[in-house]
Parts: sequence; structure tokens; C-alpha cells
Amino acid sequence: MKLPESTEWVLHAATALAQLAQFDQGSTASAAQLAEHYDLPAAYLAKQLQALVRAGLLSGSTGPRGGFRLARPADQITLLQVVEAVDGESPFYTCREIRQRGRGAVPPEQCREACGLAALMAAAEAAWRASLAATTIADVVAALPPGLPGRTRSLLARPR
Amino acid sequence: MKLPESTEWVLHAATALAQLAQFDQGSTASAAQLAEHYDLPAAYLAKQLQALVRAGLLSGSTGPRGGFRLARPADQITLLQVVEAVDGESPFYTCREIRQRGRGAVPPEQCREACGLAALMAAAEAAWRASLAATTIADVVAALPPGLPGRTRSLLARPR
DNA sequence: GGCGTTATACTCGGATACCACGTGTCCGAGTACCCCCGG
DNA sequence: CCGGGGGTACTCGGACACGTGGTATCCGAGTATAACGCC
Repeated sequence: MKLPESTEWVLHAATALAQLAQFDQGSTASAAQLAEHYDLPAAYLAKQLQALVRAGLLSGSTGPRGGFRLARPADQITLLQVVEAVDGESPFYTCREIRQRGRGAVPPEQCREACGLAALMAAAEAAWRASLAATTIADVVAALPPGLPGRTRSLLARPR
Repeated sequence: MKLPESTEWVLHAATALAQLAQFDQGSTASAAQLAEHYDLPAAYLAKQLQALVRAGLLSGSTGPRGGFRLARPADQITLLQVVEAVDGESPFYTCREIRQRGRGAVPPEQCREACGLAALMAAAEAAWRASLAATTIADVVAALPPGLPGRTRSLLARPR
């Protein structure tokens, strides 16, 4: 029950791209740039960013001055979407209905309602997802210390 | 980000032991019995139940008529405790402070407050844990169809 | 018949292999840019 | 000076090894039981 370490990477990367978009809507940052910015393995970070592209959160362009940028405004990208893009959407807990198996198998007519344990686990998971869905990347950028977005942008601005 | 499959096993096992304790405080069920009851690999289930013993949720006794029983009343055992016993208590998301590393490292004086992303992820995780901590094994047993605890007990009662 | 001893069978508990997923890396396909050449 | 073409360098994108943790299994240590023999 641990999120991939790359979750942190893509969350910060998305935040950085959002800061970049604040100044120049169409500007991009390459995977190599972001990797250097956070001291991360470039190739693996690129792999994860590709996952965000597949999820429709980022758009990637090739060639010189290419790179990644947010596919839509930062206030329309939630933390949950970023996390699910890199970690998948499969639920934490999957009920295999073991109550209906083995010597103590409960007869099907008693199983009309869902397994109580599965329902409780699903409710907890829903609380987690709801908490993450309540915040957008734009909220994260807004909470940054003032002046930092400008600094980020100047560091990520590529040599013209 | 998936709970071990054995999580379901121990949750159901704890529920079964709670039903057993309703009738006879000191009665035990062996790992082999519980495994047969749910059609599970006995040895591996035993390994997970040992984890619950280490966590202080169950107590195990050896010898004939030995086995596992709840270490305290079912209304004092939460789902969270059971899950953490088998899955560990390590947080989903660990902040490695990548914002302070690499080319874009934020100076320490700007990092007096915790990383905003880490705080949000921690809040979501807290919501999950709180949801699981709000329900006890006793609640689960109380929600079972009437008559089922008696059946479970008769199936698990061992040949005198 | 009662009690002590012994043998037994059953239990947990930990140490040992196997497999999948996350981690890390590499190379190839594609493209926008830049330079050069010709008009 | 201006436009077109080719070369180049940079980008993403997917395919290939490695390590850690969950899954599964086994065998040994310990104990309450039950039977047995003795008093």
C-alpha cells in the first residue's frame, strides 16, 4: 500500500508546468529540463510524463523547443487525476467474495446485499479520492510562496 | 497502490473470530480451520494471522484445541488496526523534498512550511484512515444477516 | 478408583523459494528549427 | 534581399533488464491432551 515514488515527481512536474503556463500559455518544458530541475532520472521521469499524456492531462510535442505542457487550464486538473494517471485507477481493496467459498460458504440468497467489509473499505477509499479530487493544480500553485512562480519560470525558460 | 490480497482474508477471519467469541469467550479457531472455512492457503493465512498477533489484536495458543482468538473485545478492534497489522503503517506518500534538490532547489528559508503537496496528500490519507478507524469488528458483526453468527459458530466449533 | 508419567498429535512460529510490479535504462521514430544555396 | 530545400539536433515514445515486496510453501519448537500403567 504505497504510491510509486514517481507520484511525487509528476505532482511537482505538473505544478512546475502550471507555473510556466501562468506566464506563457504555449511554453513547454522538456523531460530533461524537469529532471534537472528536481534532480531526477530523466528517462524514467519521461516515462511517467508519458502516462500523464495518455491520461489527457499533458500534451507532448517533439522536436527542438518541444516538450510538455498542460493540456488544459490548471484549475481543471485535480490531484486525483494526476495520481491516477501514474498509479492506475484500480481500487485498493477488491472483494473476492470469499464468504461464498469454502466450508463456511454463505448461501447466495443471504448475499443479496454487498459484503459489508467491501462496502466499508470502498467508503474509505472514496473518502481518499474525494479529498484528492477537491484540490486542483491551480490551488497548489496559488499556495506557493509569492515570487516563487517567477523564479521557476526563469529557471525553466529555455535559451532562446 | 493496492492492498495485499491477504487483507480481505484477515478481515473476514477477524469477523469470524468475533462471532465465535459472542458465544464462548475463550474458544479458539486454528489457522487450518479458518483456511478451510474460506478456502484459502492455510500456511499463508497463518503467516498473516501471526502478524495480527504481533500487532496485539489476536492471541495465539499452541497445542491441541489451540488456535487464535481475539485479544480484546471486538468493539475495541477497528478495521484500521487490522489493515495496518497486515499492511504496515507506512504512509502512502512520502515527501522526499525534491523541491530542495536539483537546479530549481528552493532555498531553505522558503521551506519553513511543509511542502503543500505533501500536506494535501497526507490529508487525503488521514481521511482514509479516519474512515477505517470509525468502524469496529463488532459493528461488522452486528451488520451481518441474523442467524449467520450462529451458523458460523457451529461450523467453526471443533469436535469436542 | 485415583494419580503420575509418558507418548502423541496438534498447534503456532519463523526461515526459505517464486513471481509480479515498480524502478531504471536504452535506443529508435518523428519533427521543428536553422543554415545554406540559388534566384 | 527573399524563398526553398536539406541537414541537423532535439524531442517524445516505446521496448528491454534489475530489484524489492507480496505470495506461497515447508519444516521445526512447544504444549495441552489423552492414554496408559502403577499404586
